[in-house]
Amino acid sequence: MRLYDTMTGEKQEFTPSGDEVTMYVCGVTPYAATHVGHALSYVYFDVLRRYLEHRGHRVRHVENFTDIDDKIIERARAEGITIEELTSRHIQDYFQVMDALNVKRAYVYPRATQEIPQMLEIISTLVERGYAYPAEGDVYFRVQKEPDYGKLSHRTLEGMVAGVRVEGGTLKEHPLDFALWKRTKPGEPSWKSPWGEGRPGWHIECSAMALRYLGNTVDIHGGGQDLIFPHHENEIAQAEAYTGVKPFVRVWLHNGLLHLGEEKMSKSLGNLVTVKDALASHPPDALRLAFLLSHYRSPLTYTDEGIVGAERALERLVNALRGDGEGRADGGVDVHLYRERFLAAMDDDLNTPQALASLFDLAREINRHRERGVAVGEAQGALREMAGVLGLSLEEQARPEQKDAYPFVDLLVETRSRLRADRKWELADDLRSRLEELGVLLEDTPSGTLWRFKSLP
RNA sequence: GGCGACGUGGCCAAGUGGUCUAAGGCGGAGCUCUGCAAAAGCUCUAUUCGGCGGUUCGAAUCCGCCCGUCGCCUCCA
Repeated sequence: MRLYDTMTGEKQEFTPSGDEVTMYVCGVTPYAATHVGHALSYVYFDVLRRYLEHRGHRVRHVENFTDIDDKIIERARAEGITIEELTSRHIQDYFQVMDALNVKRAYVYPRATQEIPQMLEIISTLVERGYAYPAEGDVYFRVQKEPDYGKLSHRTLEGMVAGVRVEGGTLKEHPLDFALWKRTKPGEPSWKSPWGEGRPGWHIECSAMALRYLGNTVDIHGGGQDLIFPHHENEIAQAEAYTGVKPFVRVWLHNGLLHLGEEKMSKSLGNLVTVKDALASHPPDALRLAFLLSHYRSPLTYTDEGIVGAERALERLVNALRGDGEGRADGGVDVHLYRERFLAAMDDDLNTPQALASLFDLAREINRHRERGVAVGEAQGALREMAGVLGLSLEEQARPEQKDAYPFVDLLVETRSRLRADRKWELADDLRSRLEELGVLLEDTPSGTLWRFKSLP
């Protein structure tokens, strides 16, 4: 398949270097609730993983938690709790909503605070080799020592110095040098190091974890576009300087950012919608579909209308799977055609909008054939399978509390069927509209009345 | 200021030199089916791709300029 690599700026043929695909995805800094921007990113990488697996690859997928940084310390202090309490709460939230969104779990979720020895080992080596220097308990990476610094984000040191804010009283040799290790401040969590008590800088944990769990060269490394600089640029510098192996990463993948209004959604701007809130009013499949309806590299604006539109679109797919699929064997759907279109789209830099277009066309074809009494079981199976590659369950998703109402709704529907049999249309129609007001949709079909819960507003 | 991305129908969104008078979704209109609805199906809903020039036999797709929006350069998926 072809993937767009941020480093080269073009799509290139991707083949794993070994038996399995190694994939590192930058995880969250767990100091606030998981928001829908995170959801978008992890859904896309989940689809990539599912697709690679669908293509027969094993995927060794690692995702970190950066559970120590300024914001975490700040927030924990503000809330009067320990950083462990804060981060474990948000990590729990993260898993809960990602599970709800049907995002497959990674094989490992290393946490920065548990990888300190690896980081110290890297930092020490960098210092020994002259790639880093200690300064009053801090350790900085010497960007001028790395000639290709800026290769990922396509910047030059000169170009960046122009726009950089020069901090007063800095210990840095160069304004773009970045901290690998920060000396401790009173009241902050810290670890012992050759340079005194301190804690890791922001970028080092990802290099350390990727190298430890995936080796010196990782097939795929991904994250949001906002991580390209400085985070990923710095990861490359550290990792390549430490291992001497280039490239650290074979393909860099970055998803477009989710906007709310005119700006990107972010924790620091505070303009966010949490995944929990989104899932309170929309089914997980709808959220997922809303993301996949746009290409992963494009920015997308989060709107309620957008999700509602996806919800309707989802119903189309779900409805196409109704029935037992049986019928005349002749003149069935040419499933092969749709599979080919799906694969071709996915092979082309994970073009999910186009892949979905083939699924919608397939759904229409299924409905058309089914209406004529032709067997559509195979086509339905294919639709379900391809949707599964996109992580869409296509199940009617009732909430647990709704399940309790099943027998009662069944009873009402049955009663209404009797009224209809007696041609008591007025009563039957009234019952139907009253049920709709309560969130239950009825459909009378030749084979009986179907009902389902309306997804909540 | 530097670097980068983007601007396609009412809305969302693919397409990046000819098969494009432009996929798909949502919305809207009409029809079919239905006791009525719903679902589904059919038909219609951009001769046009921010604007202006240029390259080419041919451009939404390449080049230049302009206008507009966004991102990164500070924490961020």
